[in-house]
Amino acid sequence: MEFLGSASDASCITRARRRQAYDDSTEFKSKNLHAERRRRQKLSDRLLTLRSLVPIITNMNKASIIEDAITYVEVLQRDVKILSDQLLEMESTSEEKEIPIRIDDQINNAADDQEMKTNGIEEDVEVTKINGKKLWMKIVFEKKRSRFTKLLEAMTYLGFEMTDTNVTTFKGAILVSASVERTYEDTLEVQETKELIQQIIRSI
Amino acid sequence: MEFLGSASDASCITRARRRQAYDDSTEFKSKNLHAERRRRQKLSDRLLTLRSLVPIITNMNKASIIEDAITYVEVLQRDVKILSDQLLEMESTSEEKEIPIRIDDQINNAADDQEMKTNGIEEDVEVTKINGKKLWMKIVFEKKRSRFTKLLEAMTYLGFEMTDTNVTTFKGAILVSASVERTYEDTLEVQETKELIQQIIRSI
DNA sequence: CGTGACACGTGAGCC
DNA sequence: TGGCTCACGTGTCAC
Repeated sequence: MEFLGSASDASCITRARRRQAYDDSTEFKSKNLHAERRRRQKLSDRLLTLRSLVPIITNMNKASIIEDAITYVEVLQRDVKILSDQLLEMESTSEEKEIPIRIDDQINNAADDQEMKTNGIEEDVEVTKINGKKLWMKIVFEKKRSRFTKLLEAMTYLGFEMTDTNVTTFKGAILVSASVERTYEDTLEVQETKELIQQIIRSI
Repeated sequence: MEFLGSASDASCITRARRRQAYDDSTEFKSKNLHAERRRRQKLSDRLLTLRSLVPIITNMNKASIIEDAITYVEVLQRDVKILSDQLLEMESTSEEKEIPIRIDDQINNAADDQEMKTNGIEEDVEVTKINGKKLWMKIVFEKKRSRFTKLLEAMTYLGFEMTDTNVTTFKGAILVSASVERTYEDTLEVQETKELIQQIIRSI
């Protein structure tokens, strides 16, 4: 009647061991045999779920599982610390930022406005093809506060990747030339990209 | 002569069990007895160090230790996700919230660190005087995500005004040259400005 | 008394 | 072959 090793494995740690046969009579000894089995299985299950949470695997050993979990917890704690530090720093700088900037912001804008009206800077967007995935572009637009930053953010958000960027400002105008390719697109059409960039510039 | 259970405990899990006495002769059986002892002790040690990393304690059980570690890892993963989401949201200057895909946030951080150390682009800051209020500067530093934007923000916040700016990126490096004057200062010292810029670059 | 948790020694599979 | 890991059953404390 020995149904031994019945529910102990069914896990990827267990390597399917069997127990040798007992005498069918006698020898049904310890009372906490089933309890011990349940305890072991519970511990193995816990170990498995812990295992499933840790992304980096070195070995399937019990000790290695715990070791990987240890290093992973340390990495996570470090990440949380770094991220919360960055967040606090950004929050504090953005709070302090508002008051002192507004003063010269108005001055700059006013000066730029006058210069813009007299000079009359005209926007220009030129796009030429380098190869199927890569384009070269030249953009001229009017210099206004943080407009170039917003352009960068918009292009990054839209999946454009800019390399060999060159930015020059001169008397109220910004000239940007760069190689550009789109991260997730196979092809990049000239006219389409040009219109997209013009749309970005008008919206910022 | 039975000095039994000699090196098995010495841990706060073990509850100081002793072993029953053997016959002093014979019965020294299995070959892997010591190896098994080492294995068990290593596993217990790992479990203890894992235990020491987890702040919330429910029980001193082995299973409970792993259980607590599991919930703690889940909490840490959730925190990392929330923090990185907030950080991304703040970086993209409000408005449209994208759904961040970042699973491998810690991998990216590690990769960035390694890349910085291996490549080792050397920073360079040169500042020369144009006149009493105006300087010319050249900055070379390693290209990292939104680092130029942060440089602009920092310099704007510190009251620097940049004109005739020229930015060029090339193979992981950024070169910035610009005329600069400080809005609220009468004079602008070369060495002081250079150190300030170096400080900005190191902090971003 | 029972229940739960633990370390122990051991046979066996794997590389 | 031997080293390593595993599940197993058991004795034994503590509550």
